[in-house]
Amino acid sequence: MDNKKLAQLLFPEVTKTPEYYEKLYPERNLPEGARVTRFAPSPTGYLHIGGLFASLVAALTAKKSGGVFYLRIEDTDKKREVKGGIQGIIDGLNYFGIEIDEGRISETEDRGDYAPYRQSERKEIYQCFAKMLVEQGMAYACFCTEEELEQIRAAQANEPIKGYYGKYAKSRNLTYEEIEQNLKLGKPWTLRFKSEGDIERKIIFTDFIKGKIEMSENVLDVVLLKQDGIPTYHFAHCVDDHLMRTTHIVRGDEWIASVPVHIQLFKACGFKVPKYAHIAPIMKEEKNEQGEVTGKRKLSKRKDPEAAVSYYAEVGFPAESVTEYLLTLANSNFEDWRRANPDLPAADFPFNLKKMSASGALFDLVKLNDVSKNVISKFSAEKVYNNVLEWASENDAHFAELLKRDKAFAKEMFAIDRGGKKPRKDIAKWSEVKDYYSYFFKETYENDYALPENIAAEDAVKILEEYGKVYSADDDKDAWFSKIKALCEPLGFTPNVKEYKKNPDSFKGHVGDVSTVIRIAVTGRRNTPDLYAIMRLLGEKEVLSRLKTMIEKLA
RNA sequence: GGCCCGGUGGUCAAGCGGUUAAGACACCGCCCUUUCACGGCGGUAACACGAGUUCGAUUCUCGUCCGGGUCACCA
Repeated sequence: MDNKKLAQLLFPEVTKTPEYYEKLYPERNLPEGARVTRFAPSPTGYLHIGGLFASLVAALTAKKSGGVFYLRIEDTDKKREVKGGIQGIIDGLNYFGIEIDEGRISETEDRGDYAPYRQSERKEIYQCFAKMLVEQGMAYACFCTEEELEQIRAAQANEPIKGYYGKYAKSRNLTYEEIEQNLKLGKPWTLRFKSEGDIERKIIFTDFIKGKIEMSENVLDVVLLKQDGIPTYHFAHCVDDHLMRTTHIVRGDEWIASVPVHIQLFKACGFKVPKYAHIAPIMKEEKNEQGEVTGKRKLSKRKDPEAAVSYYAEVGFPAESVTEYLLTLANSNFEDWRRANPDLPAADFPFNLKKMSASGALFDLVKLNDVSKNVISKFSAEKVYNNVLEWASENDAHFAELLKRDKAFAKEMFAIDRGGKKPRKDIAKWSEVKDYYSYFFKETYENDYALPENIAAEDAVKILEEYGKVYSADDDKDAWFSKIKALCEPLGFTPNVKEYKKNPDSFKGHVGDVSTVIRIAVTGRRNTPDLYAIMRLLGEKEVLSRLKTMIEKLA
C-alpha cells in the first residue's frame, strides 16, 4: 500500500509538515539540568486538591531547577467540559500562589512561545503528526462502529488481553480501495495506532517517584484521533509534551498503566521520551454510617467537600496553610526544614521530587489545622486583620461590619498575644475568629455568668464588688495584677498558687480563681488570651459596666 | 479477572543487613503559668503474615493477605 497516498486521502487539508512545527517550537534554551514541567488539567469542574498538589510538585520541580512550569488545558472532551472551568483552575492556582511561567493565563489568553496552550486550538498540529504516522505506516483508519467494538468486548470477556488488537483489529488491513470507498460513503472513522508491541516483551522505565517499573509492551491499537478529528489524551500528550519541550511529566499515578503506550508513541513519532514522575493520589478514609473505618479511597469530587480547592477559602484556611500542609505530604523533611527556618518563604524549601512518597497519603484535616495554627501565629496583626476582613466580607457581612467600624480597635484585638517568641497559636481558620473574639463587640458578647463549681456566687460577687472599687484603666500590667492579688486574702483566697496547692483546704481558692471571676465578668469565658490586654482594649466604661452587670445577675 | 504500584504506631513518615526502630500530628501525664494557648519534660502506641537467603532481617527473595490504580472514540 502506498502510505503517502493514503495519508493524503485521510488528511487532505494538512499542509504543514512536522518540520514546520519542529522549527516553530524549537528546543528551549535553558541551562543544563533545567526541568520543564506542566499542569495539564481538563476543565471538567473546579480545581481538585489532587490537581493543586500535582501542580505544586510540578511547579517546584521546575523552579528548583531553573526551568519552566506551564499550564496547558486539555479540553479534548467537549462533553465533559464545564463553563468557566479554565478560569476556575487559573484562579485556584493563583489563590494558592502557584506561579504559571507560561501557558493559558485566562479563558482566552496565552502567554509563551509554545502557544496555543489549549488543545482544542491545536487540532491542525495533531492532524499533521497523525498524517506523518500514516505516511510511515504506523497508523490507520478504523471504521469500526461502537456496536462492533461492543461485540469485541463481549467476545473478550474471558481473555486476559482486552482491546483492539490482533485478529480483533478488523480495520487494520483494509486496502486503499476499501478505505476510499468507506470515506466516500461518509463512514465515520478514527485513527488508530498500528502497534508493533509484543506482549512477551517487557518495557522497563524508571519513574522518579515509583522507581523501576517493568511492564509488558503495549499491543493495543489505541485510538489516536477520535471521529471528530480531536486527539485522545495519549496522542495529545505525545505531540504536546514533545512540541512544548516538557522534560518531566508530573502527573497522577492513574497514568502509569498507559506509560507503555506513551513511550511507544513517542518512539514511533521519533520524539525523545520524557521522564516520568507519577504522584500517588491523596486519599481519604472511607467510613460507613456507624463511623467505622471501612477503607481508603481517593478524595472524591462528588463525596468530599474538602476535595474542592475552594473549600479551603470558604472555611478560611489561608492559602499558605494549605500549601505548607501539602508540602509536608510531598516531602516529609519539610517539617524539619520549617522548624529550622521558621521565617523563610515555603518557596525556599529545597524540594526534591525523589523524596515523594510512592503511596497515597490520607488527607488529615487535623494536621492541616495544626500547620495552619503555626502559619497564622506568624502573621502580623495587620495581616490577620486583612485576611479576616476579606473572609468575613464574603461569608459574614455582619462580622465584617464590626471589623470595619473601628479598624484600630480590631487590629489591636488581633495584636493581643501576637508577635514575640511565643506567639499564641489558636486560630486555624478565619471562620473561627468571630467566635474567639466575640466578647470584644457588644453585638456578639454573650455571657451566661456560669462560675466554676469551686467558686461560690457570693464570693464572686464580693470579688467583683471589691475589684470595681480599685480597678483603674490606667494601671500598667504589674499594678493591675497587684490589685487582683491584693483582693485575695481579705476574701479568703491566697495570691500564692503554690501555697494553695500545699494547703488547699485552708483557702477558698487562689489568684487564678479570683481572676477567673473577673475574666468571666469581662469576657463571658473562663479561657481567654491575656486579660489585662483585653480589659485595656475594652476600656474603663465597658469593663465597669460588665462587672456591674454580673454582680446584678449573681445577686 | 489480567497487569502495575504500595503495606513501619490512629495519621504523615525516617530507615536502605546489626538502631534502645527517629521526628511531626492526635491522645495522656507532669512542669511553667492569674485562665487558656504557647513552651519544656515524659508517656501510650508500629515494622501485615508465612517461608527462604544470611551469623543476623523492618531492610534482600518468593508466596499469602490487604489496600490502591488500570484495562474507553474520559482525562
